[in-house]
Amino acid sequence: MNTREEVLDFVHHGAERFLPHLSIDCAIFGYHDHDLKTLLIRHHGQENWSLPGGYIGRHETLTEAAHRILAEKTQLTGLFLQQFYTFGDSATRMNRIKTEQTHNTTYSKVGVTLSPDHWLSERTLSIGYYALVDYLQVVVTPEFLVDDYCWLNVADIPRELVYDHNEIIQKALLTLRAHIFQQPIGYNLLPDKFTLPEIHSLYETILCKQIDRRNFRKKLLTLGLIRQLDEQRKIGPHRSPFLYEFDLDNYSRALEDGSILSF
Amino acid sequence: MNTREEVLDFVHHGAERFLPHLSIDCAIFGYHDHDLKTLLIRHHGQENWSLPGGYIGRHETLTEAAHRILAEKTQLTGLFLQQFYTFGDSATRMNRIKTEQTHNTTYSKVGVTLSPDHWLSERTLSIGYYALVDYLQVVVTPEFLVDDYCWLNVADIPRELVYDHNEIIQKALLTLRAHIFQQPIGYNLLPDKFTLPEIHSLYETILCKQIDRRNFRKKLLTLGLIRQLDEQRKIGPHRSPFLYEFDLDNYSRALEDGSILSF
DNA sequence: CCAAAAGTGTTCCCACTACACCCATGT
DNA sequence: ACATGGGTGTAGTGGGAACACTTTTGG
Repeated sequence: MNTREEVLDFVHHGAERFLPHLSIDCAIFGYHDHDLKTLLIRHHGQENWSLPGGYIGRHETLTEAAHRILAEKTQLTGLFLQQFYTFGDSATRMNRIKTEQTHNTTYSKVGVTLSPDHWLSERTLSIGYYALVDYLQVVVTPEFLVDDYCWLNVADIPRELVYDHNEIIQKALLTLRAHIFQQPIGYNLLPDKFTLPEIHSLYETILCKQIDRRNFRKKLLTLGLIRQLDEQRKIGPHRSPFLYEFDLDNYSRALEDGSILSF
Repeated sequence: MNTREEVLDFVHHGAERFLPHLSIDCAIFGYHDHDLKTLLIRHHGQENWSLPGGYIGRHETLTEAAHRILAEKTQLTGLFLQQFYTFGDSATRMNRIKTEQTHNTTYSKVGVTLSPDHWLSERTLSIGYYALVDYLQVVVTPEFLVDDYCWLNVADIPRELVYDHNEIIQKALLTLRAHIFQQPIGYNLLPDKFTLPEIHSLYETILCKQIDRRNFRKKLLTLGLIRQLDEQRKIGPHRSPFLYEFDLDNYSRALEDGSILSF
């Protein structure tokens, strides 16, 4: 929704195209150079940051909706995207705490006031997804109602996101840290060929702890999750690191066998 | 909904009390004596079995709704109940495959034909929960539209449940097996005091594999998850087994430390 | 030659595995 | 006495953790 007209059409006819009472919120994690960041946006007239989100089209599957929403925010397709929980408990989400006011501030940009029985004012449950991207590849193009966006280190996320978005992002992080042992998460955050220090630092960043380099390499190689290549990368005035690539076949086989990483 | 009147009221006025487009489905796992069973129901006029489910009241939280639905089916409260996934992809769930017919067969019991735009005919996403109960304690009281119910061993679940319920139950099982290593699942399926053979058999049943008795005991005691008591239980013409109880404090501490069971 | 980063091997120990015999109880 | 089920200990091993020096490279 990049123009006033699109927004107005959404407000007035969105209920015909989208399912009411349900939304999708995405915790988009971007990794780069020892930092794990999340994409936050701020809607027009709102003080607090939000997770990017959207609604589910009446004729698209849930998975399709999540990918579409992610693509609208990042312009990237085919990303790693994973559902992790559905939120329907918090007081803000129950409309027990009045949030129409802030909501209305946003839509006042297009000269609309939402009545309490407008579909956008109704109680909405949210299905949480998390995505992994290389945030240097992402070109964020804020939509019409979005005043601002930022990539924040997960440690620096403010305590006051809108609604229950703090809860959502905390659960996303926990899920990500649990999944890193069971999914080829690095595959989605690293280039096809990467160096050992790169993947090592990725794991250290996501898990917030130090991992012994030698043991790390040994384990990944022993399990056959990565393959060492003959090439090296030039990195300036230092020794050239070798390149590696993922062995996805082995990865999936290892997962089926129940082999599990741990550090 | 135990009378014709209640059902009629639900059909005609349910949309005022419940959120449309959303339901909850519960995989209710009952354990007893080496068997892991699931509660299935068959709605009036339907050939295939379903998971028990229900809708979310407009003024109750998601968690409250799940507990209420579970209590309606089992008459038990305070059970272990865990959300695990939200389903919105399958063709049946997209209304791409016509299921109104079967749906209508059910409601024909109260003389109602649902139009395609009736709220019960619309596309509905389902939030999956799984629960753990001792099925000997459960008194199933089928509702008005339920013709039949059964406890089936999870290995014997027919391949043709309604909608995507096979998918839901498979995911529930996978989640249960993953959670057994990280949650005091036995706590919800065993009496406060239990014998070692009891908890041992529970784990073997859920994980579908044999576990060495001695190693099993050693691990649970070493991690401090259970405490041996001074009491024994009389079990007829055999040696009296000792009783144990869970040490929930230690359990949560172990989880925070990241200690994890494995067998 | 120096600074910065990457490469690599060994030891130790704990935790998991495998395994079998004795004991208690009621009939 | 016996049938049934419960209780218990040890030895061996494999995988994880800890640990430091050498090599490469460009400036």
